[in-house]
Amino acid sequence: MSTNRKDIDFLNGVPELLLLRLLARQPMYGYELVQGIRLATGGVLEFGEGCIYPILHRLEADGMLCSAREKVSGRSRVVYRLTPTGQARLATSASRWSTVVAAVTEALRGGHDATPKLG
Amino acid sequence: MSTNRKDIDFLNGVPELLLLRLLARQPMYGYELVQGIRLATGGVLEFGEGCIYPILHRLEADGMLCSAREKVSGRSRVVYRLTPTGQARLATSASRWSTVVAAVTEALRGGHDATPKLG
DNA sequence: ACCTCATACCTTAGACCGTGATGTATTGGG
DNA sequence: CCCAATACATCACGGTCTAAGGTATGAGGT
Repeated sequence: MSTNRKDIDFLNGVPELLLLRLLARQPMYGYELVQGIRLATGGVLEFGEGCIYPILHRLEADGMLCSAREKVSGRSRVVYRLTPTGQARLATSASRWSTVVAAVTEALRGGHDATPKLG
Repeated sequence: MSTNRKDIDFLNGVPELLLLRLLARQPMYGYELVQGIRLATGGVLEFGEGCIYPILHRLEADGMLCSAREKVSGRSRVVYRLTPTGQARLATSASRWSTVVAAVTEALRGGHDATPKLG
């Protein structure tokens, strides 16, 4: 009878961060990025196309990426590249990621006092 | 005209994890936990009551916590305690957190190959 | 005595994200 | 020749956090 709820996954915003990171290395196309994330995380994280494509479209609309139909090994693919704006976004996003991870890790270890003085 | 979208925060499920962790140290009540998370993360993370209270209720409904009206410094408060089930949940949740962090960190560093062999 | 703020509990509407299913088309291997 | 993988895309759905609002109590200042 427990509220059936999927396991929370700590993945909010992670797909976007990884897309920016992969595209910082080299231009890639959508389907390739879906597999690329799986490889880059050693198979730990896997996002479907229904997650990735919308993010690519939005990042492009926001000027973080630019896309072009190009011939990849003889076939037409929509290849994405990181823009300077996207590069900057990657930097701030990765920085925020580090901050959050450090804060949560610290809280899990119990370093800081967690008992507020109330009343 | 960029899609105006708030900055992603990587915080999916983090409030629940931190609540479980804080309650593993000692029984606490809702409002105290809200401030406690802020303290425990060195002010980096801050969640409103509209986030915390529903999670407490759900965790209790799922048997992770149990609550009781108790006198705290002479006043009536709803104090939450971690159940054995909640303890187990904390363990698996913290483990999942570590796994995700390791995978993303590795991907950001570029350790694994991220170019799938396609075609 | 009065008032204000912090404390304390709770609920709701809204925005946003990732999942899973579905649709379409092409191509390479068996 | 057929099927699976590749490739792009969209949608309904459920879940999470935010921001705002509502109510009540008690402590401290004036």
